[in-house]
Amino acid sequence: MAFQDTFKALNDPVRRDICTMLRSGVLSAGEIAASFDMTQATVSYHLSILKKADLIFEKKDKNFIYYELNASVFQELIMWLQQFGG
Amino acid sequence: MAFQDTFKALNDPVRRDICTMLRSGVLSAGEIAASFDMTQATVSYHLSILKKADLIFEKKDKNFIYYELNASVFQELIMWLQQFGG
DNA sequence: AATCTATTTAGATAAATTTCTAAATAGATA
DNA sequence: TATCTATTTAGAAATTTATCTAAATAGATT
Repeated sequence: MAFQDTFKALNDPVRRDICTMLRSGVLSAGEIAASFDMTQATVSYHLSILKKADLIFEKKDKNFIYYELNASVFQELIMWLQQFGG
Repeated sequence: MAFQDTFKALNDPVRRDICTMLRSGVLSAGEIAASFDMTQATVSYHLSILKKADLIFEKKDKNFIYYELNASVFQELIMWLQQFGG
């Protein structure tokens, strides 16, 4: 696995906050965007970075897009980090 | 703990490679720089980012500066990530 | 004291990132 | 089919980052 995208994705407080929000369950793009003081377009950009890193994935339903955490990629990252502090 | 500096530090392949090198033990700035195809000044810049993130620390001896991994900060990062994939 | 060695700091530049506004897409509903 | 709703995409501007060259620092050696 290549971690370039993973670290890039987590290297932003907005994107880490999005991950924190998604711990409690699935949310739509609009619900996520409502939590931030920035445009929906900007939040959409952040979601695309997280998605590209495989840290989240989407499910479409009606004309909503729901986002969900991808725990296994966090798990892979944790395993990689364990070589330094495990 | 604030992870802004931590993720920033790990969001670069050169800095991740430096961490990998340091797994095997302490190395001087010059020894680290010799492994990369860039100037010593640039490697020094990368070391400063890792140091600011507390991922490495330095020990001076004669006119050498030796760098060492700080395992406990990697450990804190791992613990933080476990909320998403643990 | 003068010089050598190891390393960092300063200043500049090119590239990448974050954010905005405006426009596009696409499915749902009237 | 026309329009409404949810979301993304495009293009532009401001900021941050990675890199270089040149200069500075500071301890060691002659």
